Amino acid sequence: MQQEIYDKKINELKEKCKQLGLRVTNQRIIIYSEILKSKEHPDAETLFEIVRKKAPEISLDTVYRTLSSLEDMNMIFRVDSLLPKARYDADLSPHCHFLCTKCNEVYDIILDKQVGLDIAKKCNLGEIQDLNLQIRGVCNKCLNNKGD
Amino acid sequence: MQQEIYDKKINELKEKCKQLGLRVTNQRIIIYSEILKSKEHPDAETLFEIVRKKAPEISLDTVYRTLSSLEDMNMIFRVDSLLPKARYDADLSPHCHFLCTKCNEVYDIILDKQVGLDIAKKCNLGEIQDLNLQIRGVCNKCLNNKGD
DNA sequence: TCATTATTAAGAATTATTCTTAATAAGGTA
DNA sequence: TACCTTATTAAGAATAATTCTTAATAATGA
Repeated sequence: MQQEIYDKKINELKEKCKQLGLRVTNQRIIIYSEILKSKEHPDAETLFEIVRKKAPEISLDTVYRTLSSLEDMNMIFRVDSLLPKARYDADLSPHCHFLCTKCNEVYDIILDKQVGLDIAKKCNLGEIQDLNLQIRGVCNKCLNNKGD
Repeated sequence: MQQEIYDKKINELKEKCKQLGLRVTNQRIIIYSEILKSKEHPDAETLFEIVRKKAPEISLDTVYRTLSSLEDMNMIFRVDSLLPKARYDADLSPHCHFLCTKCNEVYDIILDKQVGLDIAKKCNLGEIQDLNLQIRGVCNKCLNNKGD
């Protein structure tokens, strides 16, 4: 991720905190920053392991609390992964996830924005907050590793 | 649900069990039958309450175990609900769920089959098992109940 | 009818997540 | 800058959903 974009995002977080009367704490910045940099759709536990290297005093509960507040602030998206742990993504552009049922990997797929909006319009659904097309299957990597 | 379709589905379950060397137990039949009849996308606990009226000796664990095996057999679909509890659907046709973030209701939406397949084809995704477009938002019912 | 073994009930155990409490620190104000 | 208010935190207990363990039961094949 480009430094420029990264800085812009971090500033956006700070601004949103101020607007909402939330405090700009180190924990919030560090946790958000790691989700931002990660391409792995990390879960809370994984994030905790990453984050504690930089801030060893941080607690797992803070990670959970922060994830929840970042989600409320609309700074991150909870990937509905069908796996036991919730996983998060800081990329809010409408996109689609491919979930491999063998290796549990979550792949991003670029989604034509219009696809979802068209459906929403057609169906008279109420107020749309976000769209998430999920495709479950077996990824190419696992298909090729049949001989394991 | 028409009796005819219902019977056909139950037979399909029995057949699949036999094919896979699984036993046709009352518990499996009763649990599947209730998901089949329900339009509520019930979770394990709810299903347990429904099912124990007909089979009081049934255990919650059996419900969980049976849901899991029905999912493996591809007889039911786990709705990825972003809610703390997993919810299930016996309707396997590609469709889409609208999740109300206020009342936690799950609405079915008819999905143009081609929409998902097109995306899958375009993206060279591996082996597709199922598609699920999720839309999160606030349903019309909740929008109208603003004055609560 | 009998033997084999998958499935079950019961409840203990586990895992992800949330809550409780006292301490800490962010941001406003004097 | 120092101080005050109160949101946030760390720590670990508590909770909720799900899974595991064990002995008993029952479905299927011989």
